[in-house]
Amino acid sequence: MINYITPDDIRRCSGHRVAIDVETTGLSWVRNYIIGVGVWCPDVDVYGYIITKTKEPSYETYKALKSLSRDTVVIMHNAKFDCHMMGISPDSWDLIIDTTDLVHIIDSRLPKNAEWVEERFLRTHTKKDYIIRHPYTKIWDWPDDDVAEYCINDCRIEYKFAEVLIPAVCDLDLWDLFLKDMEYLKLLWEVERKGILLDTKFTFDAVELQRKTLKHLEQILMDSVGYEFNWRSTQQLSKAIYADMGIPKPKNPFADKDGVDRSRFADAGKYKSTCTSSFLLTEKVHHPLGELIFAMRESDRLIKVLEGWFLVTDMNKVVHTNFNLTGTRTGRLSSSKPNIQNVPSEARGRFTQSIYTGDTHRTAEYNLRNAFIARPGTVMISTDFKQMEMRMFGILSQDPFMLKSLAAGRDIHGDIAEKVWGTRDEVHREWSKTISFGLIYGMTIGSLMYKLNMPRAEAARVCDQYWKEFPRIKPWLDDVVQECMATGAVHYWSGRLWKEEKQIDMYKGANAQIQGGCADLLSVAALRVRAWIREQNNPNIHILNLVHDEVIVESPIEICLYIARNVAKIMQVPDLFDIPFATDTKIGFTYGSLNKVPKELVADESIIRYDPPPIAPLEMGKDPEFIEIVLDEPEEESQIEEQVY
DNA sequence: ATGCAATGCGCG
DNA sequence: AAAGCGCGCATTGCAT
Repeated sequence: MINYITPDDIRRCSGHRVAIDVETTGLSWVRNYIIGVGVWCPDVDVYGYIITKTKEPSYETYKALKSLSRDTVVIMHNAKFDCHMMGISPDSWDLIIDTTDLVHIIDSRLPKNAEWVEERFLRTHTKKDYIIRHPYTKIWDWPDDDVAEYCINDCRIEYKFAEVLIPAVCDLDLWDLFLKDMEYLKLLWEVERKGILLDTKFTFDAVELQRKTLKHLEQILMDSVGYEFNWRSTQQLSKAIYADMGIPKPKNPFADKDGVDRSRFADAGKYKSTCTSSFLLTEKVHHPLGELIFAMRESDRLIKVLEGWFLVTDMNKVVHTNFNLTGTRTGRLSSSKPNIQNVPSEARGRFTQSIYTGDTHRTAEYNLRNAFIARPGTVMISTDFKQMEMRMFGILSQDPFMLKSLAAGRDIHGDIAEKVWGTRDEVHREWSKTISFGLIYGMTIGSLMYKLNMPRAEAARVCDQYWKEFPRIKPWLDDVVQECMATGAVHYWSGRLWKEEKQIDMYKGANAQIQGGCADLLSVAALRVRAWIREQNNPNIHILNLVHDEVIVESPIEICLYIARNVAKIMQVPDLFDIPFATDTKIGFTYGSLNKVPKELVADESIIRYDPPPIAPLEMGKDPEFIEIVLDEPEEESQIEEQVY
């Protein structure tokens, strides 16, 4: 169907259920722009497309979309992106339906691209048919009529996705969870839109420094080896630092001290690796160039990360990440372009495969978090949950000792060590940490002995002591697998399902319940923080970033302690679980220089004004029937500035 | 040209 | 190598 409509046709959709889809010149809402908008609205028989390549139709279309009343039910596939492209906050409407999230909630393993969803849930392949008509071309290079037809069809299938998937979500009793996700999506849109200010001078200087450093290190490596080669290639590097330097490559770096390989992979014939990871080189092989290669890879990576930020920075030197609500198996967020959740911190050299060594630091120029700065007149407040996953572990397993220790705000790992082994010295505390996290991750005895660096029998004994002192832990872990076997899924506190049919992977259910439960908790905490921030009526307070157990807020300097106290209090969500989720607060002018605020200063009740949040995201029940969605009365106007594309 | 797996490593 | 969970990104090397 090729049907060109006018902005007035869009206005007719106001107050109805309408699927909207935008066509753009690319996937970056910072750099690209809209070339057209399609709508599908059976309620008022509007099905069509508007070309918005030129200025006037673009602005008129924007105004029409913006005028859609709050009670319009807007259906989109990946709504956050379309809203960015339109320059319209998803919070302009009480209810938006993101069909990718419907898919994700039904089963987090499923792909979300519209082609696949159409094939799987509508049993048609119209979108694919349009695409294969134009091999090797981008949509923005297609003839206008073809784009129009394609876009209108996208709107049509998205509308159908909603019709099919909403009842499915309701059947699973997950409609309230979906509504929470849609509120979260609105929050994420605001966080992305606001972005984080980049210190371009720091970034530029840091690149220069790292380039010089890398050049220097490259020279050392070439001198050591005696010839030039591509050190980024693990194959070439392995040959250079083992064969050509006369250093024997380990047959199996993980063999026991007597040289006997007792691992379950001993006979698998898999020792073909290049053995060039930094961990292996320094911790196992003790290769003389281990530290050098680690430093080279670090500098090389830092350069790429810093350069990447320049590429995604807008004209105001602000970096806008993309939070993906449907990117993970467990329900966590992921972040990309740029990934703001894995920015190298001050702490350095912690090999993921070995026990944390802990005491090394990056100097300021290497601490890339220093590149992100609070806007003039403001500071960053970071509020993170203390031992968040341990807390969730304790709550889910209902272990009385753990709950008591956590509720009292004590050092849980020390407490566990003392209970199990009668001493809380560093060695036993490390054991305790290793085992506790290992359990959360579903570790086996085999890897525990490797982690604790002790023989199997001793590792088994240490583990048994742990089981004995915490009699509920093992049964809880077993119950999770049991539930998964019986129902094909485990349930989080939030209601979210983690599906798994493969028996071999069911041990991961316990971790999913903990990790994903924490993710849903963070989303609720962040939503409450946002609601409270709005009440302050101060346009200079925003949520800037979310990193799994941490919410970062930008706040005017003069009121930052007041903000910090309230955020800390709210995030503890004392009404949701047996014990509150304790928080730590840090404040600073850059992401890399946050300083811990003394507990007494944050917890000073006399200055806290804490009102219960107006939004209780998981309890706002709305009619789950798609056909008869009833919405609340329009609320007050959004405070988001109008954005024009 | 483009896609994919493997390697390596940053974060929680 | 991997062995305990969850991610994203850059590069190499090979396949199409």
